[in-house]
Amino acid sequence: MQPSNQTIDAGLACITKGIHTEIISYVKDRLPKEAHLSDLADLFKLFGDGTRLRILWALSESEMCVCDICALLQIKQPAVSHQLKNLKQARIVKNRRDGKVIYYSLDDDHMRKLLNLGMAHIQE
Amino acid sequence: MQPSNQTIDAGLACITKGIHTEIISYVKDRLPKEAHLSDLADLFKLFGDGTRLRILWALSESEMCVCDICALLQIKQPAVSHQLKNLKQARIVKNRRDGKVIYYSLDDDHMRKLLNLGMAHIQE
DNA sequence: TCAATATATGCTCATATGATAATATGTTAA
DNA sequence: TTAACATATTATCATATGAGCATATATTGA
Repeated sequence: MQPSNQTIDAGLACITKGIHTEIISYVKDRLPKEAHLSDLADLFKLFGDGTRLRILWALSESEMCVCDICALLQIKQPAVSHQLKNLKQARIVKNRRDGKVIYYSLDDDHMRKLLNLGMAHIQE
Repeated sequence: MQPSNQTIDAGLACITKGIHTEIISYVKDRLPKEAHLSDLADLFKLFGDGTRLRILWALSESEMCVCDICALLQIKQPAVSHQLKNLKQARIVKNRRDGKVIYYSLDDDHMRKLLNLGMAHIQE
């Protein structure tokens, strides 16, 4: 098995010459599984949109119905429903129905921590 | 000043009728400033891409040069440089030059915490 | 100065994604 | 059952974004 077949051909001699091979193998051993990294990226992606982030922050303060969110954040109803659907699929929010009204809330306390940790960085 | 002028016209009577006005004003008082929410979304967005997340995780384990990252993650060099530029603009990574080689590392320990907190959620 | 090397950048293309409008679904009360 | 209402869904469109190619820049050593 040729080592050169395992690397991307980017025309980089530092790879061919095997510079920093110890570092590379060190880090490789510590990288999470591919599937986990992929799931984590998907999670962060959901936090990475202004509309969803506002909704999430709002829900982290209180359970709310869809039209509460519309009124609070000045976002049209279909847009809110859309994003709530995304968040629910990822199990970040949950909902309950009470008559015609559907109430949403955070499904996981981890989310609150993530929001706060991120904000701590922003505000420093 | 008419309250009805301050809300989006989404044809939702629950807004017009003023249902949950206390909740809305409660949450409104606790929402971070618009600019902070926007910055936070931008931060999470950077974590929300597989390529960048892998790079970030790798750098959280060790300082590495560009071609180390290419070799480790099997990503072409321009793609790596592109993402490193994004991450550097956001001050998430920093770099130092040593001759022809440029070494990147995390610029902020908060990032390590965010990565770990997110992964803790994924792996549960 | 010139060649080799490591990294950065500009451009283009394909894809992903969010907003909107229109409409559908489901629930309640008359 | 019908009207009113709260929410969901579908389709469409505009925009954002990441990858890759080609090329530019910067550094070192001959």
